[in-house]
Amino acid sequence: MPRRTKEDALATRSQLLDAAECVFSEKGVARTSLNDIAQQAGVSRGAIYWHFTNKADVFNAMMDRVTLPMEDALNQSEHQPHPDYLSALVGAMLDAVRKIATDVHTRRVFEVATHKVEFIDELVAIKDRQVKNHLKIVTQVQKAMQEACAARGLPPLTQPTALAYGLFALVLGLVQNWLLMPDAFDLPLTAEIALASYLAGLGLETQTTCNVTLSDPPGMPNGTL
Amino acid sequence: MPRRTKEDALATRSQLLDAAECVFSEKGVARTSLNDIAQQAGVSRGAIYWHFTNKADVFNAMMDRVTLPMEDALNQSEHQPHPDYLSALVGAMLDAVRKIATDVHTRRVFEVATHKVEFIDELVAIKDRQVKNHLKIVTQVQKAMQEACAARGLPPLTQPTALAYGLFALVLGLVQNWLLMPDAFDLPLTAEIALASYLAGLGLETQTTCNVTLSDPPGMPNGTL
DNA sequence: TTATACATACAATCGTGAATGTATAATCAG
DNA sequence: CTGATTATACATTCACGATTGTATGTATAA
Repeated sequence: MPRRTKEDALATRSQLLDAAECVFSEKGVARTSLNDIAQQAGVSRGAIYWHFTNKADVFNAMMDRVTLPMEDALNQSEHQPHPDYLSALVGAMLDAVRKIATDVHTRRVFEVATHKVEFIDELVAIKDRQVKNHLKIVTQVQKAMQEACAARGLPPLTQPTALAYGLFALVLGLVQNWLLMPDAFDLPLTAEIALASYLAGLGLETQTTCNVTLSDPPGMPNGTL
Repeated sequence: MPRRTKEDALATRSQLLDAAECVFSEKGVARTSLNDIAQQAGVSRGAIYWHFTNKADVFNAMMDRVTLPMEDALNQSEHQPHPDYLSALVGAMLDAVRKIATDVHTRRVFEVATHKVEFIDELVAIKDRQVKNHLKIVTQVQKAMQEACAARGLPPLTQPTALAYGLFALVLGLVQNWLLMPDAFDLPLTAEIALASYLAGLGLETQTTCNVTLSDPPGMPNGTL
């Protein structure tokens, strides 16, 4: 019974992307056939070839669906003037971290992009966009930290570039590590604490929603260490 | 002309691993056939099936060849009592980072393990070992930082677990980020600076080989930002 | 009536694993 | 020391399944 209404078509498209998220995260991108995705979505393989050109196209669409909103959010924190630029940036990064830990789609997609895909050939476009985004964020972080130093009357940072890469790597590494072992620690909380400590060490305390108690909270599985 | 001497056999085995490193890093693990590896090594596919059971076995052997020595080095810094345990640990981590940036084999293998392989099915063993290693290192870092605090008469850390994960994530994230864009920054130097800053922020200055000048050195491609 | 949104059928390729072949190094009896 | 035997270190061949892209069919919304 083909030729559904246009809304039906959009629905099957998003069902296909949902299915791709699940199957990719289970079997990895390379080992999932388009038939796997079609079965999971309850349609035939022909439906995929109608909405997408091939598996790489499905992957890109799946990535775009969750990363484009996040990129927009980060860019918004840049253009939206804030009393404390650095706080806004750090806040946006922590929001992204929270979304990764909370939203099922975001988490699955990041899991796939981090450990279940090989960035080769057609998929290299995604990697290139990732590189550009990382560079942009690091640039913003460096600028924000230097502005914050000036605003607080601190001496200029001796190694702004390295320290900016360090801050970004701190977040990136925590996400990377948490995706490997999601039950080992609380990602958003750890990110808040570690980031606050990193910035405090530079004399750049920021005002985040960081309500840290004086000891490890009960949610922190200290015993696992 | 089969039946070479035993040394010849070992040579072809290591040639196969060399070839696997190259082809894996070019085409990704999933898209390389055993024939690709054999051709690159200048032997036939039968040679691979003699030395290994399948592609996963090749991959595991390739990983072991570079990761086992590094794991040993890190373990050695644990058992070898040092005047400053934290300095020894940080030194070992920086040594690993330097090796990733310097040694061609190590770099290629890390590149493959980070961006060119999907941790699925038979390859999940590698991921599990990685998780165990990460947990072990974080545990050691936490212990070392707490000991260092006590030794220097500082108050105990309020969030030791989170701060230990943060330190490890800092290094992990820098490596991860550098493998994405090797020309963007100097990995060993940035790691030294960022790590020193992170620890200094906690009052835990370590004595590494960190000879940092007061401004970004010329080797730092600041213009890329 | 026509273009859409799929389902179904088909051909062609590619990689795998096992089976088999084989020349030589290692082993060992004499 | 020497010749025969055997296990080794591969090379070659084969059968098979799994995917892919395309081509075609088709019922229905527009």
